[in-house]
Amino acid sequence: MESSTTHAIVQALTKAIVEHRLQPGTKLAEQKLADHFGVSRTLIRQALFQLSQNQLIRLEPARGAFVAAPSVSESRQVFAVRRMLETEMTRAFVREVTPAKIKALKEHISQEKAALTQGDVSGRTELLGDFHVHMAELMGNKVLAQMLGELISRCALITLMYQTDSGAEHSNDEHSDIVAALAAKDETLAVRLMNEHLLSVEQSLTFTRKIPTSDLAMALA
Amino acid sequence: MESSTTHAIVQALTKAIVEHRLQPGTKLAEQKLADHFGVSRTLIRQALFQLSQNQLIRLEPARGAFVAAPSVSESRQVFAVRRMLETEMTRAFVREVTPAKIKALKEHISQEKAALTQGDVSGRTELLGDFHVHMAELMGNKVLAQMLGELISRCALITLMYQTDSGAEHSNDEHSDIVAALAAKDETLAVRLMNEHLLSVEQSLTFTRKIPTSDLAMALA
DNA sequence: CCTTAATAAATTGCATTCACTTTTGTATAC
DNA sequence: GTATACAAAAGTGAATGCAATTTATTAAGG
Repeated sequence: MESSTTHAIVQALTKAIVEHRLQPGTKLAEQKLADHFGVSRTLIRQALFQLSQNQLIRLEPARGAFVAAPSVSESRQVFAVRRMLETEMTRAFVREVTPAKIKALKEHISQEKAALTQGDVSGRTELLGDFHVHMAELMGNKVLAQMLGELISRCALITLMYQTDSGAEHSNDEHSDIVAALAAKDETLAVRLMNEHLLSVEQSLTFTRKIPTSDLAMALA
Repeated sequence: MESSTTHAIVQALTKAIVEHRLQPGTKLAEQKLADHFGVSRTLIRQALFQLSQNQLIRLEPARGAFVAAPSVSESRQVFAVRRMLETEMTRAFVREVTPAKIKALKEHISQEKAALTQGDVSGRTELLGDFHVHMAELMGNKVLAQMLGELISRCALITLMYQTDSGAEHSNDEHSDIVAALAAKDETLAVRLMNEHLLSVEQSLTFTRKIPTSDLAMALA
């Protein structure tokens, strides 16, 4: 089961949503997607179902699929969970840090920097998120990595919904600081920096509805 | 989308798996399930797909669906993530604890106790897990609650795979201790107790393959 | 001109069907 | 007697078809 075709469709739609090419609230009609991808509705439905599990789209009974538009409260919850997971992940990381792992993270950070200087907007968000997933992977915990990956996809959607001024270089610098603390095996500092980093990302969001909301109820509230 | 029929099938299968009525490795043939539930394979496939996302079953391409048999390493990873999430959840809980929340948890614990004295084996595992989900719900974080719920379903499967002597009353006592610490707003103690509780559950598992493994390769290794 | 009712088009939910893969059973060659 | 090749059976992967619901369009009434 789980054909690679379905997976490809999920990837394509995920990318489109996370890159904001499909705006929150957009309706995803099955037949149109089927035509676009050259497959039957069956595969589209599988893909949509999977995306709904990842909270990137919302399925309304008999109405169809819509790109998710996370509420402010939901966004805060997602970030709260990220802070919980990642502070402890950082703590654990320090305990089993190795030069190789530090090297891998540093290489990732230079990739980020490259994307930043090139103004690669689409790859930027992805790489900044991947830093965190990469940490999880380096710990050898696949369960953690997958879970964090899903959270971070949601965050990418949230970020692009509520973020005005990206502050991407800011994030890149903070990643550097975190890795320095990890290398120094300073658990307290690393944890504090990670926490502050996530708080800073969250607080860089303007939760003051300037969103071109496609949700009517919210637009008129 | 997402019919209630599919949801009912998912619930039924989840219950059967978590209660060990369907043993790990059991093949779940689509047509047989379709006949049993009186629906077409379409709905069965949706349900199986969802269960695979929850890691309760494993889908092998062109071979079918099998009840998951989490490896020892995967089990440890699941527990590691739980500890990460739940230690921080406990920390946050103490900060915003109220008498009403303590009351709700205490009531839950008495339910557990009732199930224990009645020897309600099937409800026992569920209630012991629900304690943790209930904590998340009381914090008003739905994202956390759902995520923890999925982790705990996996734990239920793991527990029933590797657990010889349940030590269920033990868990119940530890829940009591945790709530006492929460009520006293003793953050350090509550976090320590939660950590020790999860470690104790994990260590009560006998990861020394006495499992009636339905995986031939492993059985003959 | 705006609101409301009726009708038509489009879309989803689910079952059915066909193609293809895997598995199992049987016969033949060594 | 064992192993290999082949054929039948079972099962999954994906497309299509049909019923039911929703959305869009048109017509009538105020």
